[in-house]
Amino acid sequence: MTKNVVEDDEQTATKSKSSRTRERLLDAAAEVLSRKGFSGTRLSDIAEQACVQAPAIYYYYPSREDLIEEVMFVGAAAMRTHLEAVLATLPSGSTASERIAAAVEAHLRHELEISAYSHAIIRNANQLPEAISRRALAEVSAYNDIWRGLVADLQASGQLRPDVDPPLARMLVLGALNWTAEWWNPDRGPLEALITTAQSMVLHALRR
Amino acid sequence: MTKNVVEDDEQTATKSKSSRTRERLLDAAAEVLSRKGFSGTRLSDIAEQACVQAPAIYYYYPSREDLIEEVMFVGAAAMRTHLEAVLATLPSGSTASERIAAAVEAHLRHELEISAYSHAIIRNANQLPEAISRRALAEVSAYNDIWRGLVADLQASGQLRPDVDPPLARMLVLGALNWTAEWWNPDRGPLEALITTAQSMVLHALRR
DNA sequence: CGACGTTTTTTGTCACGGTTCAATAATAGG
DNA sequence: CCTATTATTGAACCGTGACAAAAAACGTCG
Repeated sequence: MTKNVVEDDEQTATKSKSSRTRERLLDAAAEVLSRKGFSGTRLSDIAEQACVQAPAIYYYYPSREDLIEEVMFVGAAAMRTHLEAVLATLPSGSTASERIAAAVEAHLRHELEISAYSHAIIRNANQLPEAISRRALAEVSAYNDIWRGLVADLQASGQLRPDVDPPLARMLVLGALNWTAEWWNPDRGPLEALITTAQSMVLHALRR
Repeated sequence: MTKNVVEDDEQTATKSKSSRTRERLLDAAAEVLSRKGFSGTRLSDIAEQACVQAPAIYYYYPSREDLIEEVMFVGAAAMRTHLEAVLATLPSGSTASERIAAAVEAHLRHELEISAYSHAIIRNANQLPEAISRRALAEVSAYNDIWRGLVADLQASGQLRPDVDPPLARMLVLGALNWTAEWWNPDRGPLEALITTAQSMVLHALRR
């Protein structure tokens, strides 16, 4: 086990070699998980992706399930904190519409640029054993809460069209965004074009 | 093997027992596939769901992969023919908007009422070995073509908002619809409410 | 250089799941 | 009923993949 001192205290400027390997394994697991799904993710695939032998993984993680659980949690948490960070940078006088547009961009950028983790979560969150997805689902739930607030703000400002049910609308919008992981790739043009179109469609779908 | 005579010719009024078992297995496979994903789908689960022992499956299908391939193809084809059938019932003078609204309803009803097959396709289409998904993907592609036509009609009628790119818009809409399989259930209220909201949002997202 | 802590590989065990096959049960046709 | 065909099962085979244990390699510091 790596000395805890190094973990918590002043790490040697950059990360220790050990924790870099740990991270490489996590990245590799996310990558495989996003392509093959939970049951299709084999330790040997992860090992190959990370350029180690399979049993080496056990030096860093107690089991396959622990590793995958960590991927799910880290990925979900990153998604939430990224959205929070982006919203926090908006000027305080921002309108509900502006905040929603920013959230759309944040979601798409994070999903399509850091795609392995997001993709892994999106594809697997609902078909994992409860024990593995519990912590991740809590993050996803918090993520949803943020969006719930955004839609509520739009409604409070009187701009939400009256025939859209807020919870349904929120899930439909998030669905459109989540699903981009299944089909979008850089060959379809610049990410910015997708972001612009998505923002426009979302706002027109929600507003009067 | 069942006599081919029975297969192709006048079946004994209702289906033969053999083909009913075959169908029960297909349904069971769709159900398991939709919950567990490709690699997580075990023959023993399918067998249990269909109330037979695992080896019985081999009397009807040559291998696990053949069975799953059939689920994918049948499900995808059903989705496409259902949409075509619904569109065919519309009066000939229907507007592009009316046709799109009908397509949204058709998609959601089929996905959420015949959910096992649709869910299986939606979740697995993009993470299956090419050999297994080839025929299904051809159907999915045909399904996309129909939608491409619907959006093109809207554009031709001059009603498509100029800042939405048709291919991106189509995929965003289909994403919102596909994703409902991940979250919607009857506890969230009547399906009709979802359909109405989705139709309204889609049309407002696309039209001037 | 050499001893020690860290990291990685080698080797092996074990359970699980797809598949086969021979044997048996159900069923229909004469 | 009896027999031929259809349908299903139980037992066994076999490859694979998670995991354990121990040995080897690596690096570092005295």
